[in-house]
Amino acid sequence: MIKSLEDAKKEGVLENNIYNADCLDIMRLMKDKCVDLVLTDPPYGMEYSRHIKNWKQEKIENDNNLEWLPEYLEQAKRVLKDSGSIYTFCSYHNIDKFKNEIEKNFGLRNILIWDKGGAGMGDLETTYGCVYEMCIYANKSPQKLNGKRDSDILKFRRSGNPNHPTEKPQALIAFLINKSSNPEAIILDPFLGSGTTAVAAKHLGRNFIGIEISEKYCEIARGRLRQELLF
Amino acid sequence: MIKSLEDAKKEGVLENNIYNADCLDIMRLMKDKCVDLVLTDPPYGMEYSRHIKNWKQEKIENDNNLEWLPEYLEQAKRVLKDSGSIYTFCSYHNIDKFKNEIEKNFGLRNILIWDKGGAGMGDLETTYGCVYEMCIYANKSPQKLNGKRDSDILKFRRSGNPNHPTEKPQALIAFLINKSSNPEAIILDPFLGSGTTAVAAKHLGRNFIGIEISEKYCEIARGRLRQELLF
DNA sequence: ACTACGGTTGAATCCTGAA
DNA sequence: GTTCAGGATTCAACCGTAG
Repeated sequence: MIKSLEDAKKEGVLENNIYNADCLDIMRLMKDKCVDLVLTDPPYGMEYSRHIKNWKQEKIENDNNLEWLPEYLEQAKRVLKDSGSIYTFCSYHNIDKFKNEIEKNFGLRNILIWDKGGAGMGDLETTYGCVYEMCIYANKSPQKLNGKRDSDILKFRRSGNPNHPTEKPQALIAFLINKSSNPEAIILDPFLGSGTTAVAAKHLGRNFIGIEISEKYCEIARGRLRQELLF
Repeated sequence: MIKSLEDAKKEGVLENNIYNADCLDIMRLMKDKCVDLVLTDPPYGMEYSRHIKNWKQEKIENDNNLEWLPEYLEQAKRVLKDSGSIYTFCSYHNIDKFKNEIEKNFGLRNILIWDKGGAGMGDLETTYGCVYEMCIYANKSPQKLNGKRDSDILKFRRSGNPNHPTEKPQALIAFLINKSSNPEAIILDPFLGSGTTAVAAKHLGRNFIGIEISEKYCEIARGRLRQELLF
């Protein structure tokens, strides 16, 4: 169900809802240590716009600064259980800022490399083609990872026909959820986008709290949940 | 030939020599804009020690801080030609400090990921196995890369029986030399270690300036050059 | 099972014209 | 001059289909 900031103020922040609001406003209302896993793909702070069909362009909203980052991570620290973990996607452009802020609040365990396969567009002569994105893995104290020992380069093919310009493959999100949570866990995604984290969480028997500032993407996420999970 | 700081003071810093000295002392003696490429694998500032046979450990000397980094990069900027490039290996532990210092002096183009193949040692339960190292590619202005458009994940198998605990595969070093320099170029490696950069440079018709603080590794590098190149 | 070929795409960068 | 918005450009990797 899609809820508003007012709903959250009235009844608290409830599991398995999508909140159409600024994530800081919702996180401030959450209780201490109520979340098992934070897994999100925030705006990278690089003013990305991509061309879509018919040569139109789509901009990522509010991707022009990282002012939200310090309070975001303080709130993430507060709401995360002592046994929890946090995964944060970013690109190499701002890896230093993300790493520094995360290390103020958590112990850094790995910088994972998501190998996307093919390169994107960009400068064809003076730079190497960028085929990866980074994902910072951190927690309050070292936590056992589920399953076999995996390496820190993760190969997953890009989503075909994504609902959001930066949508991550569901298999990648599901992999991380499996590594660092157990069924019944509560997974927070404060930058839900088109809802991949919520869909993957429910598929794996976890619960989610999703926050997304764009009404359009809230509707898309709600639609994906309804379609895939009759939820 | 292995030379000393005194040699460098007397006759200047000459091509195709290994200087057994602190790299800052030698770099201060070099002329402005005399180098086409800086390619090096410096101490990562993480007090690395590896297990060697019989559970003895080998520590990398002077790998306990990054105090040398700011002046090192200022000197690198000074000695590098305007058309030159600089490649600096590092690990994710200090990627932020390396990136920040490099960006004070150069334009950052890529953070390359060297995929080593198998994981090394490390925590087996609470972290992902680390199968990569980073290499920051930067220069004063964008420079055309030679050959086809390659991606920023580089797959090269680790050297078998390395002469130095962090020795990079010669094929990897040769790849980078080919991408960013031409025959006759002068390539500076201020942390030469066992000499891979010097050997690869000579194999590819380039010239090198090698600096290494450890007398033992100077001898190993000299031996490799002599053996492989009758040099 | 394995190559060959055509179609599609990309957290980008460049260039141009307008303000 | 300078910034800004948006249309144009690019090629390696991947996919599906065919031989």
